[in-house]
Amino acid sequence: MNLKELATKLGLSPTTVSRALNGYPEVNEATRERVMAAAKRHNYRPNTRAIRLATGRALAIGHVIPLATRHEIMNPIFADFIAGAGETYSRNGYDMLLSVVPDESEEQAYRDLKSRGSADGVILHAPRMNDPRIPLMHEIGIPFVVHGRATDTTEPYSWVDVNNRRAFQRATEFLLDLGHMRIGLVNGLEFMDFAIRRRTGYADALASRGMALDPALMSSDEMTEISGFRAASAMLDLRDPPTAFLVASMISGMGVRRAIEGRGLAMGRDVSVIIHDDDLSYLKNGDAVPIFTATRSSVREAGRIAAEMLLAIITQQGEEPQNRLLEAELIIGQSTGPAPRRA
Amino acid sequence: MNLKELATKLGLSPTTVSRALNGYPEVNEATRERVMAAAKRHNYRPNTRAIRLATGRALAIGHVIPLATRHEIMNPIFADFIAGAGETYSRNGYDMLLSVVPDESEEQAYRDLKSRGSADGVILHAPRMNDPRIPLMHEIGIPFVVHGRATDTTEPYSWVDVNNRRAFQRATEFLLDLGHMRIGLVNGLEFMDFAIRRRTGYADALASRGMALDPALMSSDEMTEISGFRAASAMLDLRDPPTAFLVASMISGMGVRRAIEGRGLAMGRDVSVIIHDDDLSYLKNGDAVPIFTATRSSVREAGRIAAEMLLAIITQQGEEPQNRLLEAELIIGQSTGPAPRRA
DNA sequence: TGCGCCATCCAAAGCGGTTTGAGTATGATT
DNA sequence: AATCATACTCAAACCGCTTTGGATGGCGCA
Repeated sequence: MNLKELATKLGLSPTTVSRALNGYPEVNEATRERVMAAAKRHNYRPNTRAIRLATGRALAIGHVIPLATRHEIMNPIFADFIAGAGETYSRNGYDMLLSVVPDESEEQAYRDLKSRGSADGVILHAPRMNDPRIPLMHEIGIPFVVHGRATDTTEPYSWVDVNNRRAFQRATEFLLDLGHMRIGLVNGLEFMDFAIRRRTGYADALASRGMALDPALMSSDEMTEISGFRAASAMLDLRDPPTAFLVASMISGMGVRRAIEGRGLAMGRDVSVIIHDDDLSYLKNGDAVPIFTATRSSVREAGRIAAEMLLAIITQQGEEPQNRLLEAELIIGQSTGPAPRRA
Repeated sequence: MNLKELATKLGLSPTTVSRALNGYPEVNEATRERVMAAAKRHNYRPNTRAIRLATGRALAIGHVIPLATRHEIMNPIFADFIAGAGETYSRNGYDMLLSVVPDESEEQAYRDLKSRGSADGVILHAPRMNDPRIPLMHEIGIPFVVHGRATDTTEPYSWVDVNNRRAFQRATEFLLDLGHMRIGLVNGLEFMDFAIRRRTGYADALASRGMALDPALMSSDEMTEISGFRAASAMLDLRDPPTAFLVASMISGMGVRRAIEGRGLAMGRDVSVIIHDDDLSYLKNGDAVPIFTATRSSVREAGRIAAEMLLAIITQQGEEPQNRLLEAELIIGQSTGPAPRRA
């Protein structure tokens, strides 16, 4: 059932039917209702392909996912971000287009999205320091929003980010207030922007108390259980081990906990742990009482916000870049407590 | 730069240019090369919207993701499946369309995909027993492949699945051979097809050794860390606790480990654990030596296979349903050992 | 020389909508 | 009664590509 057929059935022209359905004013209300009813009755859905061609809009938002043979950093949070963004797209009649491409064709993937006209805008994931994709988007001339920020990028752009620096600064201060003097940082890979900011927050907090950074207490790696375990193990084996850890993710936090408990220590009593919790739907940090004390910020919510921002930019374009800095909550769980007395 | 412009520049008709680029035989080789060169030089990409309208094909595969307010079961494996499938789509010039919709509009989402012509086929995720979506797809008349199977569905359909029953049967037998007499099952939600099959495999193995099922040793819940912890804790607190666990996922396995180690027991010595490992890229089960003994089957690979199968069905349609049963490997790690001697 | 065939190329008709530019009643204005 | 907005409605162009159904010209063959 297409427009023409429907029009014939109604004894109207396609023009009028189209206008009636799309809410144009120059059509009699009685006619409009007749058309609407017929459309519903015959279960008419306009062909998206035709709409797209006629209007020149793609009605779709692109997400390019590099296959990331080396690091799969973004993966765990990706599903939740997508859920939030996708929800918003659906509500607004947009499709979500995912391009999974080999690392080396990432740039071409973005160019194609634009030149083949298959997306009206894109969302950039997992920005790195001075990320080349930002100038690329400007060059290509496609609306975009970054989930995160890119330190050192000078040109303006729209973004949605968590205040990673402040989150880790507050967490560090919280541990310091509990009397912890040696705090280990189990960070993500520090070419990722969020990891840089978290380390800065950690460093700032220590500096403001006049404490020096100890490189032995700072690690940076992928956020897997194993690497959390390794990093924490190494630090706990130091002559002067940390009494607390600041950990970049729930999953590495599990590795840290394993390292702690494997040494017969109790998390929350002998060693305190604070993680960053992306509030992933399938990786809940406990229920009533959180397992881990955490800086929490919902990545799904970030997805919603980023999608809304992008759709706004696309529809009323010509605006200046927007941005939104989300504050993480500091949630107290069972994994923190006062620093143990010196042995 | 569109076809017409390119044709004008070349002094050819759009017809010829189109044919040259699409490899039709009725064009002079010299001309073809000239066209190809010009296309490359001017960086010409055909407009996908126009191709779709003209050919009547969507060149896209749909994945409908219900928002799943209640259970987020599919989420953790989703990212990896998508990566595998998406990779295949890209290689074949197809787009991946994700529709994130509220649970109650799931059916409508599939219907729209078809009637609005935005997808040539769909992949069904996380099938349940007697899943209503399978008859729905037949009714709608859209090519589809199921990732998993739906017990009790009689009509034929195409699927890619892991041999869950055999995997858990083998794992159970392996534990029995190690002398374990009481084996706890920490299963996923048993309205999910894979969970049903796993329980069957577990039950079959016990039955073939003439052992009775003990309901107290069988749990079924979402596959989260917490519920793994809860299920294992409850069983370990029994008067006659299990000496081994069969666990549905890596994540619940972490909860099981926490329950074991929290009781001062050692995993692999006092209590053995076998998990099912989806081989997720961000949740590696150790590296050289796996942490957990596991039945392993790559969900990313399943994504690739399902995508290939679907594309094949779409291009040479009229075929009878295809299917592919993947066998899980049984990987020996550090979490299993002989049953401890009776206290 | 004349004819048919083949290799090339092209004009034009879609695909299914949207949108521009008119056309036609209708009722109000003068 | 003539004029003119106003309210509706429609024919046709268009979006950018594919594809059908010829055209054209060169060549082999009788």
